[in-house]
Amino acid sequence: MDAAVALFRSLGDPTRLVILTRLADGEARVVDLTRLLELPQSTVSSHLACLRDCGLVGYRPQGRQSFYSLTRPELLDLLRSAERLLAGTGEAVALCPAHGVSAAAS
Amino acid sequence: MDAAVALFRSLGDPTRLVILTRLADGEARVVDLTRLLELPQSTVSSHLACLRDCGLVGYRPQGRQSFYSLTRPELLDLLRSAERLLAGTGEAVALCPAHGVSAAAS
DNA sequence: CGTTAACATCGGTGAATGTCGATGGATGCT
DNA sequence: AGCATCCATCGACATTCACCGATGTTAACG
Repeated sequence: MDAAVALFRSLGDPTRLVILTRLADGEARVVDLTRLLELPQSTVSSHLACLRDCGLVGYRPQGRQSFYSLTRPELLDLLRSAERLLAGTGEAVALCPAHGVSAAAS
Repeated sequence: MDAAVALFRSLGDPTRLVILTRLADGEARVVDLTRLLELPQSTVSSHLACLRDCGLVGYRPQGRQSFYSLTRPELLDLLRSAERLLAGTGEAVALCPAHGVSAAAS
């Protein structure tokens, strides 16, 4: 149960979610993710450390670069289940006023 | 994508997760959840408002009480997927130092 | 009609957490 | 050797968010 909370909490961040979906397509280096996310490298590394501690991703150091990849194929099933659920609710819905309202400054 | 973040964020709270698993077994009133969680009623109502806004639960007012229930059967599939994933990682794993360490003072 | 019970909402408070810049280490290239 | 690139970690800052008490509303009961 505590583990489930930690899992969902890890998934409940836009940066980490993008990282995971990217990794679902294959290995990636930190630099690749940095360019994809357009975020400072320290931020990306921080999130990768979180995902690593959670056991969701692993990395294979090669030279001075690290190739990250998913360790749990089941994660894809989980994401698919989430997609199915959201398809039901409709995209407009699943935004608590508490959660989605704040950063909307785009 | 934003919707997925909001969804996982809603699930990434112990109180809400307990509420949802309880509701998976059938309707429940606020008072029932309050007793189950041993939390003030205002806290429980707050979480229910969040879940309601997210479209995950609905409620059926009857008299002065409200019966809450799940609106999305797909949620059960999602939780099952999470369980399968966690069975793979082992319970010891999915605790980021950032997340699990803090509240350990039981 | 007064009282009790169930519920939602509203500020305030404190902790948790994402972001960032700076630093340091290790590797590869010229 | 010297330098540039890739990466992990640390400390500080600002925001977010869960918790709580108090208040007001509605409904059941005497």
